Amino acid sequence: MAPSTGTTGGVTTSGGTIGGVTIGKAAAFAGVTVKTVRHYHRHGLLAEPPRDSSGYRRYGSADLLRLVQVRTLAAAGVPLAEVGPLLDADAERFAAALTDVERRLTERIAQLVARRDTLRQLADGDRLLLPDRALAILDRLSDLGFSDDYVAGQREALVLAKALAPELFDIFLAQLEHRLDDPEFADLTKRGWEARSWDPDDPRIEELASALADNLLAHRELLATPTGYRPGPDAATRYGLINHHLEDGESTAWTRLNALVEAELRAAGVPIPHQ
Amino acid sequence: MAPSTGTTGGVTTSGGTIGGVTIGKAAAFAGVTVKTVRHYHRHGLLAEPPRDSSGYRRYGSADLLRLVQVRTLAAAGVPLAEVGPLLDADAERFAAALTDVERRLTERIAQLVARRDTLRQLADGDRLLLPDRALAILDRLSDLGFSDDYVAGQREALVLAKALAPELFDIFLAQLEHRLDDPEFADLTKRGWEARSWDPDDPRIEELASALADNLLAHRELLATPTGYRPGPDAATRYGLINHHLEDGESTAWTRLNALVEAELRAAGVPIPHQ
DNA sequence: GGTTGACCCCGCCCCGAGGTCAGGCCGGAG
DNA sequence: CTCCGGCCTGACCTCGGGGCGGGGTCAACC
Repeated sequence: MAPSTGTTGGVTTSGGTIGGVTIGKAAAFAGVTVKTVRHYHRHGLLAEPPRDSSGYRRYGSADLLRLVQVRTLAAAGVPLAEVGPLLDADAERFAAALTDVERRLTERIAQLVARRDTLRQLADGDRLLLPDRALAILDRLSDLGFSDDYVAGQREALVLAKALAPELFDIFLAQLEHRLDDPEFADLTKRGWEARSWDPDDPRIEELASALADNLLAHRELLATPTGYRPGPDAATRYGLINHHLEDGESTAWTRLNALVEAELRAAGVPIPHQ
Repeated sequence: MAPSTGTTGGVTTSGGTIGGVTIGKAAAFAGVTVKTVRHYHRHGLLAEPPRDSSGYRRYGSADLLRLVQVRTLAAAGVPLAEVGPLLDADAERFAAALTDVERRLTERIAQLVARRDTLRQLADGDRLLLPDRALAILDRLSDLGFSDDYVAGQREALVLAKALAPELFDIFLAQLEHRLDDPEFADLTKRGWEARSWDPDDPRIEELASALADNLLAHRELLATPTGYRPGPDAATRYGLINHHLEDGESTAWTRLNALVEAELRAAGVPIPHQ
């Protein structure tokens, strides 16, 4: 540094007169906070400027220029880790890196838009958790006189089913839709739900189980899994979780009823996994 | 818990037989990682399920249901801190909160799109740092035979000017555009740039400074600040940073030339801030 | 010559939504 | 017996800074 300078100030020299602005002004000029400037220093994006006799940083025009460049790239969404190399690179790599950043940004935007669309569907109620078709079934259950408790339970079971066996979910819905067209099925199911409060040894349970199994078997085609369906290794676990949902020790009679129906179906050759 | 259950499994009971799936399966069913499930536990979004004799968590259907619900909301971009209250709230607050989340998401998307647009303009060169109009001026400088060094320096000065005095930037550009129409100005400026390598005491410097000042004063209307312009408190500092950029001890002759021109303009009544 | 308020120094901890690492226990298979 | 994979916990890392606290400095005002 030539000793003859130092009278003009405003540049990066650290001559006798102070020279340069403090961090606060530099930050204000660049439109960032003081913290941010120090952050850039720590991460090597900005060289540490000279200090004055009090230890204050003094920024010259070259420092400010660099700060403005860093801020501009950062504001454009370039990760800080890439800003340094980018500014030091030649025009070619600069352009290539920018294209890359832009691509990632586009991906992120698409992701957020997808999120928002998802979210929008959720605006009134369970639309996110269940598709319209399932919601229609739940409405139909209410119309058919099923209790709110039962409908709530079915709602939960459907959510679980959708999550645990999405590939079978549509078939599952189709089964439900057809069953509900049968008044006898609806009737038996209602009695089954009432059975929750029965004594576990109530003889009506076996009777009801038989009637339910017979009804189910009468439309045996609905019980078939699609040809070519290859159950995964966890099929039994999944089935157990879905089908025995709500058996949480709430009613032994209900558990027993389920077990009896399962046994009868199994005896008739319906492939129900043992969990 | 009634002792008679325990054979069905798949539910949240912690009876003698195991009951429930391990965290790995639960996570896989819900489509998240094991870490994520534990994360949810730590933040109270998910109650800790019972543990088996080895201390492993055992998830029942109710736990899975909750996990699926949490995951669904989280995937929709709901902050985790809001997921818990949301799932426990009634339908009305649920809907209101969702609308809010969606609004924030929309804001964020708009912000990112703006970023991307900014970024795109930057694709070839300095488009981000300088507007087209400024770039045209720089191109014109090259065409007029200014050296690459000079153009690069002017580019930096323009970036600084845009950042430090955006409200005057357009006027600054207009000045430059007009000055460049004057061949004498271009010529004098080129000589000024060459003066960097002169001896600081070279008598030609004073001569050149006078010629430059005369040329500038000949179009004095270009030197005026717009009526009503109220310089901020840092005006002098800003001016110093911009105008003395590149004086970094690089050339005393250049510094002296600048100082002389400034002095002559000031003597002629042009309001140049003392920095 | 105090005192006040603004500014600067540094360093530590905090956010969100988990990821990664390290060290160790548990269960089943070879 | 050892190996592998899954599970446990806790601690530290990410990214771009924000907030806070203790202490030094500067300029102005009383």
